[in-house]
Amino acid sequence: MFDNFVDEMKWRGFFEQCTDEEGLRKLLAEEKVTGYIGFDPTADSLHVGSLLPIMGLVHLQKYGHRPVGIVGGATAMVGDPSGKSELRQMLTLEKIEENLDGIRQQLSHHIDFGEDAGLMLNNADWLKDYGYIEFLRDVGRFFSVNQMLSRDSVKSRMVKGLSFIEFNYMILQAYDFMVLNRDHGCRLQMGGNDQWGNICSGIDLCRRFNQSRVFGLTFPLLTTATGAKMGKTADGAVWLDPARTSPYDFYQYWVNVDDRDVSRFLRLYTLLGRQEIEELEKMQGADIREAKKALAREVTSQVHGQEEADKAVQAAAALFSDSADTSSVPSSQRPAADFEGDGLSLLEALVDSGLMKSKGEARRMIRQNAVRVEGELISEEMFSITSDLIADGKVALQVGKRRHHHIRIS
RNA sequence: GGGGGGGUUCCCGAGUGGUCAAAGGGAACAGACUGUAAAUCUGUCGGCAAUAGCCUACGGAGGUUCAAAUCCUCCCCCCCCCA
Repeated sequence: MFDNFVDEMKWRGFFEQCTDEEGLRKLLAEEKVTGYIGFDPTADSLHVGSLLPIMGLVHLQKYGHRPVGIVGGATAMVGDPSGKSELRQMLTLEKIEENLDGIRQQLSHHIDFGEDAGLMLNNADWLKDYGYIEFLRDVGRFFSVNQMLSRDSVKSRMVKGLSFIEFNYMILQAYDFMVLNRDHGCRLQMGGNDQWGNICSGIDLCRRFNQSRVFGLTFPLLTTATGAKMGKTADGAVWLDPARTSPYDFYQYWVNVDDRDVSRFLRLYTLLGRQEIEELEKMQGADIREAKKALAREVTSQVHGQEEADKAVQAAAALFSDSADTSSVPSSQRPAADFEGDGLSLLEALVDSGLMKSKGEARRMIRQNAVRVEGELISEEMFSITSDLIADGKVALQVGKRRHHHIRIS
């Protein structure tokens, strides 16, 4: 398959820009390289957007190098202007601490942080108590405002406005790189292409501070074939935390990707080998669904584990194929008594199953012929689910083609 | 500090006293068509209520008015120019 990191990254489509490809190749061939990526603790979970950098670290580790995940406990208090159009909300210290824990845990699903294998660090450790004056004297003197102003990340914000605190972000990130280089021998920083400017600043700082030659590699900023941001659905982001996005929904997200995205995503988000992926890429027409299933199964398994992935596959088979095993379909419990007499209002059932956000929405959906109970199209808004509809100890609700929920009778 | 321009529903953006739950676009959801895909066409798109209607919403707090997103006062935030 591949015998080095760079070739594989290129083939997989991770390679957007590199500060010195030849130099990096040489370095990676000669020694165990420590490379890092920063993650912002803006929430207590990462989402699909962060999966790309995570995979970057995974591949790095696969080739025997040492990945470092940095959570930006300190920088989160500042807010990165790169690629954002507006001032980011600032977070409280406690919130950031909370978020850090969540992210740390998630990263450890993918990366081995044991012994000398990998590292997980919080930049608050070296930034939080740094005094303003000292920092200016030690670090600030290496930065040229002229150069900072010429960075795209700053330029693009000149119209909307950029606060001074955000303007400092690149200095802090550069400083992170310098510290990692000095204290942990880190020679490589990776990140989304919007980080290019920040990474370059860090490289400069490492040279000036540590007389050390370091490298930067950026990944493409992904959008889906329809131009949407990666990992967005009706309900917002697709999270890695199963409490926020269930493994079932997570699996569904990948099964439903656009045909045109399948190949790219297989390469970027799965660890499947080249041969296997190239086989899947040959699929045409409706068969592409098989490739999507492979994609969904792989990614779900990486993020939520084999067992959850199997359940998601099983649920999908029950709902969309012929399998009779419905045990893994998303469901909730209801006592049998709810269905006696007049039965349970369908509107209510739709709302508290989570299929609909409000009764008004539920009404509209019924009017639009989108709702089915046990496979039967319902056109009566005031429909009640009565006990005679219970089959196999459950009632199957369906909205549209792909949203399903079973009410189990307890 | 002075002058000017702004803050509208998920996003962009119209709206300057009633006809505004608010044009238009995007996103999203649903229907038809399909392959749990795309494209296309159609519909929906604040909450509660069977209808009537009621409530919440146009940066915040007050006020004028029968009636305010629209007028007045104070406050907060953003952008631009000058100092």
